[in-house]
Amino acid sequence: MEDFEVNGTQLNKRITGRKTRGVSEPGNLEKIEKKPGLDSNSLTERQREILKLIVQEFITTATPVSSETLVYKYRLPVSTATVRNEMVDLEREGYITHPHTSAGRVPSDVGYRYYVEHLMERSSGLSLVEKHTIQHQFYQIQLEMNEWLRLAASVTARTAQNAAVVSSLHTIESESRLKHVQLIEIQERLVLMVLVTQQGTIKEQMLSLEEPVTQEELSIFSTRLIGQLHNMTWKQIEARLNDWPQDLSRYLASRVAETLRVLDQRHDAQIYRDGLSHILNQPEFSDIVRVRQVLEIIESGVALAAIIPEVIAAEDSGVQIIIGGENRYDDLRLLSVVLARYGIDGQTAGVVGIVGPTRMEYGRSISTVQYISELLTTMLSERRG
Amino acid sequence: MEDFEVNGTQLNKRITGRKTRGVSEPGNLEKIEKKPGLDSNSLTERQREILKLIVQEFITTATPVSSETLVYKYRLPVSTATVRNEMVDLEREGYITHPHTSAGRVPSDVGYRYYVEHLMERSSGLSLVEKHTIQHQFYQIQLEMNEWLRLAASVTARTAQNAAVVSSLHTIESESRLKHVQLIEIQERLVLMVLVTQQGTIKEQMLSLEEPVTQEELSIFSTRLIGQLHNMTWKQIEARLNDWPQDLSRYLASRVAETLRVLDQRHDAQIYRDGLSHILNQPEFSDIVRVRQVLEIIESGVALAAIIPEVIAAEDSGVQIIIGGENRYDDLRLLSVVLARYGIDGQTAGVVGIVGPTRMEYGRSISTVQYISELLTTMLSERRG
DNA sequence: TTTTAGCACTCGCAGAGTTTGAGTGCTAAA
DNA sequence: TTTAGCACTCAAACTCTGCGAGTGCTAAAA
Repeated sequence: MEDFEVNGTQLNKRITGRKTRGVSEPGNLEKIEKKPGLDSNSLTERQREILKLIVQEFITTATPVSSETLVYKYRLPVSTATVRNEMVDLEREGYITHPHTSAGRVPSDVGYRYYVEHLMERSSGLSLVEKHTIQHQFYQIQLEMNEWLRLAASVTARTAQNAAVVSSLHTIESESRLKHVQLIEIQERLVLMVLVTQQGTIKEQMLSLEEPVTQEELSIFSTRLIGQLHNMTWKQIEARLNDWPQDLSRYLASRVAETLRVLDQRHDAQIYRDGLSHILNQPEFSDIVRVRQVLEIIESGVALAAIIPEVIAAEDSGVQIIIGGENRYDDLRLLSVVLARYGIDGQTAGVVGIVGPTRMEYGRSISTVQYISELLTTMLSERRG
Repeated sequence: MEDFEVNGTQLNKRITGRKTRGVSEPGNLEKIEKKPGLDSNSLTERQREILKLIVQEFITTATPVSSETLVYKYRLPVSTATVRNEMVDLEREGYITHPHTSAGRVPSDVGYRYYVEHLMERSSGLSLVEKHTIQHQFYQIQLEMNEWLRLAASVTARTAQNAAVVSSLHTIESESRLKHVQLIEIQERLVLMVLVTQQGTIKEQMLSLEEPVTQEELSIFSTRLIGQLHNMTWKQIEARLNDWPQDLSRYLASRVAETLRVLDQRHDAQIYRDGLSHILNQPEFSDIVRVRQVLEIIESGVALAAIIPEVIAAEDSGVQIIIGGENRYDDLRLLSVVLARYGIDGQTAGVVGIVGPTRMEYGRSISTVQYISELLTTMLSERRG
């Protein structure tokens, strides 16, 4: 009962991995030698455990963690003095810091990074109930793409209790090829053109004509356009434009080409945001200046827009985590970002992300973006065959 | 040079309306009798002027206005004591208040209301340059409706330096009648249905079929559907469903009806928001608690969603202003809202609004929502014929 | 009757000083 | 190597004080 056990929160992993019998047994308490070689493993098992507890405790309480808290709350079989000694080491190695002399310890960005990579329990994802609830929300409604993304942002924010960011789809490399065109009369000289690409993207474009045209004529034009432009890219269509008769159909073909081109070159993905209020409820944002900074950053979205292409281009298709100062964009230095890609490999991709204070529940954030991105991917492929 | 002149800001209207020659001329300085009758006119000319100055001064400086400031800054030809006496009257009538004994005066909601209705100079709208810049942004890009609205929110926020709210279109009362249907094959058993109503609304809906159908067949179905359902409402279509052969076309017709119904019954307009950061830069939001309240209110949007239908249903098609505590929704009591309707009379309508502290530049806000709503209306009618 | 000078009074605010207690770091003993 | 013990540090909370902005009132002047 005086075991070196970690409980009090969701933890119950033993520090050394083997069961310790009691405080009186000296063998279990002696300092374990550093494993040489790996830099990331230059911590003793006990230091790793203490770091883990500091991070977890700080994540839940948002106040600097004292040696005493650690020992009593988690029933450590060592004294506060010993913990303090280890803390000095951890601080020297850069994993934790000190706001001031008489304060407890706070994880540094490096500390969080170590936690995320080596200490965090990855297992506990979202519960089945949560997953089901989320899925339900998506399938309940037959929405358009942008509604899905909006919903995704909202659900992500709520699930992770942080701000969420969802980018719309980028078309990747591959050039869109025309599969189908349909012209629909809206008003006398106003026509809706609907394009469908081989990749499955749908794009509407309004056209205004010089002369009124009937729906019958439009249908004929539609058929002709498909016949002649089927499976072509915008470049191929443009190359062939000059051979066309100088009439309406040529104008239409050129608009088709232009629309396809815009589709291919659209790199300014829309960003859907939600859950700003969550992030401001965190105690680190009791300072109004920070609130403003953060709000401006997320609302303007330039830094986010800069990160997204990087994530999409990344080799690693897994969840990406950027912690505080690791961020290349100054603006985001105050925050951590957890991002996952969604979409169909090699065709289109977007990003689901969570933005929050460095002190965030990384585990939950990771599970959330992972699940939501998988869900979006599934829905996309269902929709596109 | 000791004239009873009001300058120092954009004001230069004389208090009494007739030119005063100098301080020494007693006639101009005597208290003007209250105009009896109208309650809203129970203020003397001088009180009106002082109220006006208090509101304007408070709007620009955000600090309680003292009698001294008023006299010296605006060169009033009366003493501070006189102004104080008038202030006591204004306070008794409820137009201004007192944070505490040794503070200056602050307009109350009633004071703002009086200002907006009787004292504000309505003339100065947006400059031509501004208007042109705004217009340019809209016409530069061929966007879809939701992009327009997003842009509208962004532009409104920037122009009025406050948070902006734009609701998507509601369909008003009138029932949508089918003008055109087009079915487009996306994947083997996946079909995009595009509906156009007589009102000019376009609605896409994805359908998944049991059996694969070719585009040729789909085109035939499209033609048949239009032939039989042309100009009908969803109710009419549904009433006729039973007479149809029990085949694919019946399924399609039922989906057409359903989509039209959803279109008609869609009362949950999307709300586009922007410019939250502007509002938080205002000094009244240096208190973090207020910031959170406001943020939650605007982000969740329930109170706003509740107001919008009221504005759309309102008799008065002009700009509507709700000042602070006038608001029926507790959440919005801290804020003022300036709203204008846009859209085509009797068919569809949405709302452009500005949300900000009660201490906002009402004149500018009004001009902004007015201009943006007119612009949207114009663009809508251009698009729809 | 209205305006004004003058003055007492109020009250928030900012700064200085004080107290408290949480938490560390170090030392010497176990 | 661990631990008890203790001195030391420092932020945060609290009190006290003086300042000054601004009012409200009164009595005299216009």
